[in-house]
Amino acid sequence: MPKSQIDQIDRKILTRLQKDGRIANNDLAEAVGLSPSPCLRRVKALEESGLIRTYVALVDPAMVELPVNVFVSVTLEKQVEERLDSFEAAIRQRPEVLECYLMTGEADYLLRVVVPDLAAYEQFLKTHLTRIAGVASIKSSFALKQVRYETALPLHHLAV
Amino acid sequence: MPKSQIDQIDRKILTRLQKDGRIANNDLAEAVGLSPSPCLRRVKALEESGLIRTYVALVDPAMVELPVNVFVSVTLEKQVEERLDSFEAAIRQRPEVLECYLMTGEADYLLRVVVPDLAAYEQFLKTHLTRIAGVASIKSSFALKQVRYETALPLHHLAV
DNA sequence: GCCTTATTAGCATAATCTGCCAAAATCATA
DNA sequence: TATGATTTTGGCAGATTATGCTAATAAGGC
Repeated sequence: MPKSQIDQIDRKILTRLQKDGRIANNDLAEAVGLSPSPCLRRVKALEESGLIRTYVALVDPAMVELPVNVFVSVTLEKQVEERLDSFEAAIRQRPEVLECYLMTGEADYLLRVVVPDLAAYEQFLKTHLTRIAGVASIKSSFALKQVRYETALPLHHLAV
Repeated sequence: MPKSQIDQIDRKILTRLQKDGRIANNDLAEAVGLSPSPCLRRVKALEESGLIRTYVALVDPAMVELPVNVFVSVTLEKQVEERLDSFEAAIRQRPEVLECYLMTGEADYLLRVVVPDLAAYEQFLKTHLTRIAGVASIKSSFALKQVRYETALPLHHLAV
């Protein structure tokens, strides 16, 4: 891979698009100090390289009645590769699981689950999580408040 | 507030925009079964109500050299309101902290921190996290792999 | 210093957005 | 069930924005 060298202008573009994914190309161009044409070319290149994965709308969780964040530590019975894959496949089916990480240390997986209320979480546990083959133990931790939620990655370390 | 009643069409719009924030209004309108004009009107209303918070570009963490996810459990010395606020203010200053939750149970806060490598995480710990006033204990858990990362909230429960 | 290559600016065309008005649908009330 | 008021919709027109093309500029190698 030729690494395609992300320069300062690309970094500015990414930082801006991570904040406002719908900024008009003209405005983006002005913000990064280019004319619209080469600016658009760079954006397209970043999209095609896969560096920009996608554009999304972010919805306010409270306003769609999803105020409850639960972090779930899951341990599997045996760490067989096959089991990991089937667990991950099962997790990917559930839309309320917004994040899932394979972890070092005690637990095998850490999930972030979003639900309308505790009843819905209980439902999720009983109907789905405990029914996944190989799940040995589950520990739930509830968030009282979402203090911060960012999707923009910090790009300072790319400065050349 | 009259609650403005989210109907099935709004739900379709939100679901679509959560997947593709840059879809053309014409295409969105067709997808949800409206003509462009009322579709755009609904989108604007959703934006102005704050239900759609913003639009962002999602960047691939690996491609910008940010492969390391760390979950950090932080306990404060005393749970004084003032301390919580100052801790949260300090956390909001750090761009590598993408998520922060006030938790029930043992730890006070759970953070998700994204860094290029372990050295950068050590730097973050020593230079920033341990220097925040009131921090009593820190426990770091490293993710081996990001199995799933979604920004789209599940909206099935809004079905009327 | 010259030539090659890559990147840029500006313009013209095409696509898209968005406000306005009449028509259709919905709803409450009698 | 009929009626009228209110809300929502569809289609059109003007304005904005995106995007491909070409020439000019800048960067890099020899």
